[in-house]
Amino acid sequence: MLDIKYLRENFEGAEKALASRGGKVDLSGFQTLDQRRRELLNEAESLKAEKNKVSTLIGRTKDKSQVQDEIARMKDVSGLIKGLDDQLRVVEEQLNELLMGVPNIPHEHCPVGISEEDNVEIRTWGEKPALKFAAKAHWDVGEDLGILDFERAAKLSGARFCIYFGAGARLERALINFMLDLHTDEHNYTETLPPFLVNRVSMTGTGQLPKFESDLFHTEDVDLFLIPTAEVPVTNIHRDEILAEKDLPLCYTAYTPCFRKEAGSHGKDTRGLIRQHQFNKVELVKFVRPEDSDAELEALLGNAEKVLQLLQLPYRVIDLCTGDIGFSAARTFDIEVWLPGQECYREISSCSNFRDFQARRASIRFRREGAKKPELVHTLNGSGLAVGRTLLAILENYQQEDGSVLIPQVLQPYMGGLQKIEK
RNA sequence: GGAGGAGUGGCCGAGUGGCUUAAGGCGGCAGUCUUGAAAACUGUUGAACGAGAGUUCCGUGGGUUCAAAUCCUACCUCCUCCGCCA
Repeated sequence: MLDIKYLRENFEGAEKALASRGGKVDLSGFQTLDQRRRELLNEAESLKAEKNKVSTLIGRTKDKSQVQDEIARMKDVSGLIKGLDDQLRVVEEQLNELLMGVPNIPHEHCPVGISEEDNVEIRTWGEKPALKFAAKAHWDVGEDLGILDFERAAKLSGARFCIYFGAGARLERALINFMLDLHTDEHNYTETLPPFLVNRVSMTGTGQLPKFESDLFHTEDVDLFLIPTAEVPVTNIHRDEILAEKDLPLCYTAYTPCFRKEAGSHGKDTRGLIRQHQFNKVELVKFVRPEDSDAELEALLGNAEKVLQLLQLPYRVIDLCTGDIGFSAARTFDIEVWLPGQECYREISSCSNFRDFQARRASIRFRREGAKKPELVHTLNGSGLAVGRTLLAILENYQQEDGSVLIPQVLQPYMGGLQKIEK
């Protein structure tokens, strides 16, 4: 959510900045609603002040017959207050609805553009493997080895699911452990294991609701949602809290499965592990002081890149343009891994700075040393990494002509010493 | 699922309709005393909106009343016991 004071004072500037996202953001009505709200609030509050004053007087008067006129008058005043409060509630609801649907203002360094065509490649890392044979896509590699089974998964759950077998299942587990160990031991993140089902308030706090409900799986008899990313439960850990400055930055990592309906992506990435309704991810989440968030985003991005470097998987880093960043983000870097089977780069991590956008929705604040007033923190998160996509990148990059797949060296201890997956 | 009990400031806890502006304690902060510290004593110590006056917040939403932390009501959460269960 944007700062209502900022909107009030920089209305044109905000409109212009939001227009750089491309889509239409409708702010009309804000000024009228905001003005109306303040009028109603003023009127109601001065009546309440009078009511409190007179009521105290009535309370102090022993002989109530002396204050019958006041009691009668306060009855009317109470009625007026009730009417004003009702109107105020309606106006505030409309204003809130409007504000909850407005995306974040892009960071001033975010490249301006309207689509992914305008994203900026910042760097590439690693050598694309020089295969002396026609690279297979991971779904062929995996099915031929008997470690991935999409057909039977469809029998259980429909399209966009997968069953892992044997060394495939273990490789997924190895990757999760490897990533968690790296981020906790080397990068100083605290491991958390949060709930995979969360309530409506949590989903609203990070920005998935109210706008994107159709992307989420929802439970039928209680009002809970399956998390689409660990960002939601982990960021909400500190919802409605005031943190101490000395505790910042707070850095958490979490493994969770993620559940997405993928509505609107019919026909896209229908084969393989790229786009599943359920996938595993190790997430990185930070709560930081506002002045640190730019540097913390770079650091978080570096932590995610480290995973690919240790796995020796070639990748590039993309600076997303204003038209391509997500609803809640002010700045986003994507990491895209090279997939020889498909001869393209595919997103494997998305690292974002949300500034105070989520913190305001979720009321996550901190108090500076010696300061009286609390301030909003900045929140950041990024995948470190998407596990299924990492597994498929290994299958494609480490495939051999005979159909086997080598295990990256850093993963071998997690695979019981296994060096190669073969039939 | 059944039966009870409970939700008050950072924490504990008093408060059953009106000088409650939420007592008291703990913790935190500052000061006095001290070579320094501890102890003791004194003071101070929640959040939101508002330029300010002020208003709101005692789990949440409704309601009763001139007046609600206090009464009514629905819901949420936690605890205890029973049942079921990995």
